[in-house]
Amino acid sequence: MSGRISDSTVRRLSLYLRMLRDLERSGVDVVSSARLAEPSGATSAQVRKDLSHFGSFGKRGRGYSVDRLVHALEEILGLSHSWRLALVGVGKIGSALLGYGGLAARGFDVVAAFDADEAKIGTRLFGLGIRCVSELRPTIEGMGVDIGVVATPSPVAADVAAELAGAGVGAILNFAPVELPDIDGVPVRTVDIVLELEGLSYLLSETSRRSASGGAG
Amino acid sequence: MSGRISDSTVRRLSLYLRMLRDLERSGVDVVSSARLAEPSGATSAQVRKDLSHFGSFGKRGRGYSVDRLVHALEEILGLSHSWRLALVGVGKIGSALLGYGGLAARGFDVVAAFDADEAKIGTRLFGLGIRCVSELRPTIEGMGVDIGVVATPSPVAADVAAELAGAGVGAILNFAPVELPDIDGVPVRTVDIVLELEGLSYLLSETSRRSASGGAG
DNA sequence: CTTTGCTTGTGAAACCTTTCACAAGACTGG
DNA sequence: CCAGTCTTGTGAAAGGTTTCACAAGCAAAG
Repeated sequence: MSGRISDSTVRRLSLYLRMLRDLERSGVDVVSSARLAEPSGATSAQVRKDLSHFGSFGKRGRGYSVDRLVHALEEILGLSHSWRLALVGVGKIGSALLGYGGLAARGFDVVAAFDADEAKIGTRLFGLGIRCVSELRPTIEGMGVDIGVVATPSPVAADVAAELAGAGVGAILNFAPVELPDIDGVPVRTVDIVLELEGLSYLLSETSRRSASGGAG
Repeated sequence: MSGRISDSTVRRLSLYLRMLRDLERSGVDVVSSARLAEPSGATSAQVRKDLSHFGSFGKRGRGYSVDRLVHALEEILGLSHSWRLALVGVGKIGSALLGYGGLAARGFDVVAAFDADEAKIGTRLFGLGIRCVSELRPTIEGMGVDIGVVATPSPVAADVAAELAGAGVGAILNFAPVELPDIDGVPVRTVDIVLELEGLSYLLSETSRRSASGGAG
């Protein structure tokens, strides 16, 4: 058991946990792999295989104890305590994030926010003071930030990410539409809306190509 | 050549196109697969394999003509014309999207915006009038919308998606943290920030588990 | 206690994606 | 025209993920 766990598996674990919490709220005690699989579009075998990487959580003939599995997944995913986030770039996306209460509710606390715009520095947004990016490193080192969030314009995103990595954050979430390299072993996840839209654009064109019959050339 | 193209391939095609446009702007005429691969972290073989699904675009010994490949990829990805988007939910994320000029610049035009909040309906935001969700279906059918964007609270996301699919949109981009089923063959892409953060949380916990040496559980 | 029905955990098989490695071809310089 | 250098396009191999299929085990009913 355990080894290198794929991104897709971790992703699904999050989805299972989400469903389990719903079930918990509904007062359900026990759930089968088949039922757990439903919302994520996975199969029951996949649920069992995913979980088997971390141990044995179910009872044959019965299923999984909701409470117990919630607890186990929280432990596995590192969600049994909260994480400290630093936000760089308080533009449209950055402030949308700050204002989204869902993050704090799920254990992701934004504890510092930075921007390069003189007009924003010193003001408060959703209860958080905006600091100058030049203070980034010392502030983050002093606060023990776990995750850096890059919500800057593309051209400076790579520099900001490097600075965050240098300041000791353990991971980076990037909203700029540029591919950032893993710096110093600090993992980066990029949320790229344009990429998603272009993916949909491909699918849309494909269906029209398909229906227009395959013209040669 | 051509068949079922994987999501990861399409994703990389977008990244190649991005780099090609940069090169075009810098006045570069020809590029090798190795150079194209760099920013996306792919290998040169992967670039060539990805492209080979759609045809033969390079010259042996030379590389790819930047102009020609930009054109080909735009065609493949369906980016040679623009797409019409309808936005449902003008909260924090919705308005951040509306205000983000990058979308229109890349051929994704938001042509209608809807909300359920009486206070917002009838107002204008970034030049677009906000309509009531009850008008969603007729408006979308009349306008020929290609892509529906769901930026509503989670509980109503599935209903909104179904309505969009029923109104004839060809694809859906979902920002609500719920997994939406493909309705009626309409493809859905979900941008789920919480999922991304939980993925990073897993990686963070894993490294600390790893460094804390594997205690036998 | 035994039978019946159900669900897990897991090797093996199937499937899909990525990497390797090299022949085929294109351009350069002499 | 020919030799040399470079890079593509692509079968084959390797590597990874998902699905299959079934023994092992638990609970409930009789």
